[in-house]
Amino acid sequence: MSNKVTIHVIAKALNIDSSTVSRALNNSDRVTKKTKELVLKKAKELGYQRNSLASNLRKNKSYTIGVVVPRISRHFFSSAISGIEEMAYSLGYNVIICQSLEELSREESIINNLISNRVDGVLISVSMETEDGAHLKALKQNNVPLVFFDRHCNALLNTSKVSLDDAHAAYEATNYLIGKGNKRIVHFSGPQTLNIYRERLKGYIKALKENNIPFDEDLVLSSRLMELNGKELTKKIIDNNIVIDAIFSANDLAAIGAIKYLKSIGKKIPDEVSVIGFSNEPVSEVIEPSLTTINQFGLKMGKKACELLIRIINGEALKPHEKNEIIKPELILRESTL
Amino acid sequence: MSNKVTIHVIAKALNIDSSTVSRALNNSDRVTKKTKELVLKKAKELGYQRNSLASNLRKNKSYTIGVVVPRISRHFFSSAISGIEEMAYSLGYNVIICQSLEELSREESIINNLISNRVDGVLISVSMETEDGAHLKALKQNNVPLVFFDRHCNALLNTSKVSLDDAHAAYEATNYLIGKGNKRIVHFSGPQTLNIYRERLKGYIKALKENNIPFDEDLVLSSRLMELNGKELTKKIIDNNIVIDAIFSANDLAAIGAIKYLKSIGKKIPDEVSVIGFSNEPVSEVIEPSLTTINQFGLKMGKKACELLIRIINGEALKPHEKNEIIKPELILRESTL
DNA sequence: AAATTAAATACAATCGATTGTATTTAATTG
DNA sequence: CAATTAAATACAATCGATTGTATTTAATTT
Repeated sequence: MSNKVTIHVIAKALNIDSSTVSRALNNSDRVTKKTKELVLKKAKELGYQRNSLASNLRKNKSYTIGVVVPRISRHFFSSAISGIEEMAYSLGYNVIICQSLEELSREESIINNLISNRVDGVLISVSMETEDGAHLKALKQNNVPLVFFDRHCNALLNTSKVSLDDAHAAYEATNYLIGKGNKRIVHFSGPQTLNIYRERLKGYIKALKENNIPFDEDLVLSSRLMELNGKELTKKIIDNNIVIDAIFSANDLAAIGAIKYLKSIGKKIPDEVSVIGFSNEPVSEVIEPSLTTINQFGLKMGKKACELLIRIINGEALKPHEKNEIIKPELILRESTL
Repeated sequence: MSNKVTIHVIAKALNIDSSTVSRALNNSDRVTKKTKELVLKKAKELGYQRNSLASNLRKNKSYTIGVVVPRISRHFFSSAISGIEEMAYSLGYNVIICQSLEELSREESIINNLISNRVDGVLISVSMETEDGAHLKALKQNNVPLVFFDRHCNALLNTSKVSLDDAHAAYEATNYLIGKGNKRIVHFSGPQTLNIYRERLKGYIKALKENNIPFDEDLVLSSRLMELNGKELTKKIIDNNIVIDAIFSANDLAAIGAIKYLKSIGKKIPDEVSVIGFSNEPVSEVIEPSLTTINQFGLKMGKKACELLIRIINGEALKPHEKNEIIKPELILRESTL
């Protein structure tokens, strides 16, 4: 309370006007060099810290972007965030990180909060519960630019997005399994409301078709893709005596659950069952056998998404092909499919 | 630009004063129920979103706390953040998450930015480069309450903190190794500027002393504790023919580097070398052999730290013992020491 | 040195919401 | 029904910084 150092305090101390102080602090060329030095010196001396609330309110610009992800503990998201931060800071922007924890209600309140805080734009990878994205329309209404990355929202068609070529990734993975002689391939999928899981399923089906392997819908199992889901689904398959020779999971966690369960009942990986995951989480490299998986290039996606967003913020009109950026995935071969 | 819906717009639409609109939106009892309903309806109709910048500026309160951690991708930190968010949201606060990436310069600019944005308080676990914490004094100067968790800053003595009983954790771990018959125990330590690494070293030494095992300073190796450090340090030990029978690493990452290297040269774990890590990262459970490690209870630490901070924000004067909250660690026994 | 121009600074409105005080309206009481 | 009190609303200042316009001061030109 005692030391509320504002530009007015500095102004009074130097016997000049606060507008001059403001301009001096902003290095305006309407202020003489000498005055600038005086102001800067006094500001430092008094421990002045600009009040961004006031500044942003007046300028109607916060140089801040909001980032919403399901959870920061996922390697893909934390690396995407690193990419976002890198790009943002290099362009003079700050980043607010928020996690929805896969809950729609949290996502909604986060969005409202970001609007209230007048962020200049939002990057989002939606939760598993998100469907129509009504809450995202509030962003449009408030002229807050939005860019999706990884997980989209189908309802908002004209919104820019950066995505992985999920279908291709899944196609490659499945194809690879088939090439190794597997024919009864289980696919662990996620909520079909999310583009990424639909696309991965598509790629899986395409690969089967091209290789004349009949599609068996009993082999596609949807869940929230937690480790426990992977375990339980695998147990169910085994308990029901369903014959399988491979698992392609839409994420690493569920794949790891599967591996752990298979090992626990003495099934040999990859001899009896091959496994492929998705995302290249750090554990995928450490587990034994190490897990074949797909690199989503989170850093690159984050950077790209942030770059697009800031271009939109700056009033640039993106060309149609730029509004739909697609990152090429990479299949990382490891022991679980050798 | 078109739809700048402020309280004044609502006021004009209803032919009442903006102060009444403000009070209605804040559910003040100075406004009649009927007017409140009218205002709420109109606000919804026009898509009004409160401008927090203006509100916070006026109220000089943001209901936001800043959280600074080295990196969100570490399990301990992401779970601490979860705890912080849980507590914060339950008390009506928002959270801004920032990562220093272990760089002092980033930490400094983050702190300044948080002050500028007038957060009500800050929770921090400092970077490996942080020493005197001069940049944190700016928080004091600006009356922004601060609470440390996990990694402190020695210079700021009177600041509240929540920490693990690191010395005890290390003591227990080392003692356990000794109990298993190990006598030549390497300790991977981190920068000695950080309390956590000093404490862990202390606990290690204490255990040795109590068991009459001579302390050999050549067995204490400091690094940044990345996986690569663990690998290289282990290689160096082996290459120099230094006799060891166990490694106690101040984090899991370096321990995993050690395990990987030991396995690569055919050393049996734990038969030839036992290994203990620190933090209970998810990979520690998955690696083979699974890694004995220490649970830091990130969620609990985060919750506690946030609770303390908000109590300070609310003007409560903490009792001396509350200013130094200590969480009890837990040794998790796994295969790497069996 | 007077006149013109340019540079530096001061003045004042503004961003949007909040809040103490003043005023109007409605309710209560004798 | 007038007088008093209470309830509801309006007025106006404020938070701290920014910025267009006006004014002062300094520099340049003749």
